[in-house]
Amino acid sequence: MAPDPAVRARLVEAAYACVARYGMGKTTVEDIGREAGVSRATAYRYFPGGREELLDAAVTHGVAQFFLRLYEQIHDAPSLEQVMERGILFAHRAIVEHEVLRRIMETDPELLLPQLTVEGHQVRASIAAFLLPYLRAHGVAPGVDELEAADFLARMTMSYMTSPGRWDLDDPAQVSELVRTELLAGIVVGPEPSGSDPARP
Amino acid sequence: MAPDPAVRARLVEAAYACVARYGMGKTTVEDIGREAGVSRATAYRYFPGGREELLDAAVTHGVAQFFLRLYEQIHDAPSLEQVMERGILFAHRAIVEHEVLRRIMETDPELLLPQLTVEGHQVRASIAAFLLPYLRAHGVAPGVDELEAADFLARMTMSYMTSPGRWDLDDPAQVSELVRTELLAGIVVGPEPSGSDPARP
Amino acid sequence: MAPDPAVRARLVEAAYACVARYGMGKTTVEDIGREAGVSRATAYRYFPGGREELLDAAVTHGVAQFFLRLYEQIHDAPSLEQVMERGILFAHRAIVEHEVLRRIMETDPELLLPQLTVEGHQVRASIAAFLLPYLRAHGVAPGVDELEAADFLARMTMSYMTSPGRWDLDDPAQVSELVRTELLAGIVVGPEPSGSDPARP
Amino acid sequence: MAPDPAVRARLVEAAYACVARYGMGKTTVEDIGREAGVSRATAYRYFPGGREELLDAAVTHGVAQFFLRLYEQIHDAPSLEQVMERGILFAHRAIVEHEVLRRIMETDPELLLPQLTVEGHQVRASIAAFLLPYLRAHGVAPGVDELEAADFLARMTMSYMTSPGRWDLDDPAQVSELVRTELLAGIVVGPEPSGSDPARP
DNA sequence: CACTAAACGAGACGGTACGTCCCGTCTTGAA
DNA sequence: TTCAAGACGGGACGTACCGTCTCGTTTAGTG
Repeated sequence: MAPDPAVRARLVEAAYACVARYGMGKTTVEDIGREAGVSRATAYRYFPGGREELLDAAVTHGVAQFFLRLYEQIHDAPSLEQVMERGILFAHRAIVEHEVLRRIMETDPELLLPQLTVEGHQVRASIAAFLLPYLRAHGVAPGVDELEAADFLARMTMSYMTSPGRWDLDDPAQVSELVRTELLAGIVVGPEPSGSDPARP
Repeated sequence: MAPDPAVRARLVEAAYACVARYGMGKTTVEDIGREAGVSRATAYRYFPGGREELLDAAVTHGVAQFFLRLYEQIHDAPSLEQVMERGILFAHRAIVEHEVLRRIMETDPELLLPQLTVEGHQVRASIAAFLLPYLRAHGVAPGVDELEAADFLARMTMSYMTSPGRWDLDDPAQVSELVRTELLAGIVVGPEPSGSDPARP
Repeated sequence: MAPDPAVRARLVEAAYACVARYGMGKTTVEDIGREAGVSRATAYRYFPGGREELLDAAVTHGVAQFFLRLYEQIHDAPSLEQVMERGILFAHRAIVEHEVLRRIMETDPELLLPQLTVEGHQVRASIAAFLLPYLRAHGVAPGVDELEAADFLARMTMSYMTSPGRWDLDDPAQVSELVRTELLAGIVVGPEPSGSDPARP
Repeated sequence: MAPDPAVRARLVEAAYACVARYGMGKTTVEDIGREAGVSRATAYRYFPGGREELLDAAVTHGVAQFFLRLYEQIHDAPSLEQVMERGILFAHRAIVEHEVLRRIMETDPELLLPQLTVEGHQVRASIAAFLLPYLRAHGVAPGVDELEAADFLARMTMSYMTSPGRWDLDDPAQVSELVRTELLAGIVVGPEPSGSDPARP
């Protein structure tokens, strides 16, 4: 009868679900317990930090899920452009569709954003690190530092993800143009190196 | 005898101060009332929405103050570079120094960031609009759209404000270099004054 | 503008009306003021003792009214029996009908009764004093002290007024019998002296 | 873990004590909780009706206590006279001495009296029922109905208890005389004293 | 296969903040 | 001036959660 990891997971997901329904500020430890099919006492046994720890875990879980699925979308992309296009498309779609993120955005963006800004350093660094190999494979314009370029791309991607400006990020054609004309222009060697990757939208 | 606007202001500032001291989640309506030299009942009279309305007002007030002071710093800058340098220097200094913003950043970034991200559209638009005349006066590189350039500068500025990366934003020299090499490069006609720097992506 | 006695009266009657509507515990000084067409401040000017004084005055007023009307009913009764019959009939009817008394009885008998018990001494004494001349005119049985007899009648009348026991006090015939068989029996000389009643105060 | 009856009892007694000290209107749920060594929240858990239910319970408790002790005083009295004398003596002493009743009488007789008047029907009936066997054993005067006589005695007893008139109810001799000359006279067969009284319950 | 030790549910409890309501005082503007 | 209008401090109300705690009751693993 050791503490059951499955219970912990159920609690985190329950917290996540409750936040989706009621919003952060109105979610009760009782609610979460009920949702997880577990008594309030047990919730405190698994999360001694109480409500706060529970909610933090829920948000972290949500963000992790998001990046996991993002990774699935882009990990096998054949080119830098593909990586960025797919990534932006997915991220935008996810934010727009995913009820939970929407709910958090509406009721208390407070809790979601920090994950993307305060801890944004790490996120940005990760994105940059992920892009770097693609950037190298693609080749950068002369006089452009690869590390700086990766950092730049990460910054711009994150910026457009949360505020698209005049672009319609639901339209793959527009995303493609955004990537080529605003993000990669001036960074990579040409509109396309030449070789490889013959077919692209 | 009519509801006194000064009392309302005192309450907002008191809320602001309490958030600075105790953090958002631990600030009580009682605390705020005491700080404002006003009874709890009166706090509810001025803010029927209660705690929530009070804290919202406090954060909004704080952000407004921030932008007001930012404006004072840069409104008389003679050049685009100056505008951006002063702006970044001030913003970074403000975030680092200003106890309130720090406290909010630490305890619940949740409430501050939305103002900069969710409502970031407006903020970014404002920054871009503010920069536009300077950009026009300065002259953009051939083939560069002024509006897009302004938007780009706004995005990058906001990005560096919250995560400086490898730059030390306390050092005016580094900020100056950041502005010239990473933000304005490729946007404006010259490195500034003199000619030079004819070709850049 | 001297304090207007009419305003005081309006306030008392308003308080009385409010108690009738809302019950003692739920009547607000605001309610009373509104009912009297007077501001709450004015209510405090006329009744410095505030709510409590106001409510006391209302109850006292109500009780006074009751006795006034009771007096009207019986002051010209030709005989002792008539006095008691009319009195009991009226009192019972008043208690049953009068919405105010009912309301007080239901919601907080608390405030009405003291007037009849704690201050019951005076009330009882008054009733006894009122009955005495009739008793004398009628003539008491030998060995019966007139004062004691009046006191006894007062006690019994008050007792039956609040709890009729097996008698139906709506029925004049039953009241008449009650008076003769239970109250006057053993006190007065005969079932009725015979002669009339030439002069009585 | 189940709601503890002892806690409920403590709360009732605490309420009783507070009413004794502060008076009905000034007794706070907080006061009662403190007195009972229990939090305000728990007071509401045991008395969902809140303050009102709590105070009602206190008064009822007080009245019940009173009648319990009264019963102890008279249950083994050997004769009707004894029953009435002891009862009146005790009741009068209790009202005069017992701080709680006094306090209630002074500050808000409102709450005590109803128990004796509005619910006075039951009380009177109980007293009458209690007296009946004694009356039968003693024997009533010819032409006197036992039930009516018991009712009469109950009424008069209650009347004298709250307003003694010219009698000093602290003096056993006077009480004895009151009982014999005013209450029992005309009801029972003999003045009592001499022999007789062969069978008594 | 029973026994024991844990994890669990149920929920009582103290505490704290909430938002509401009303009291009694005081100030102010208009008749 | 005298009043209405109403802001204000104060304080109690009843409600809702929180985090802690004790209870039985399962439910496993182990001797």
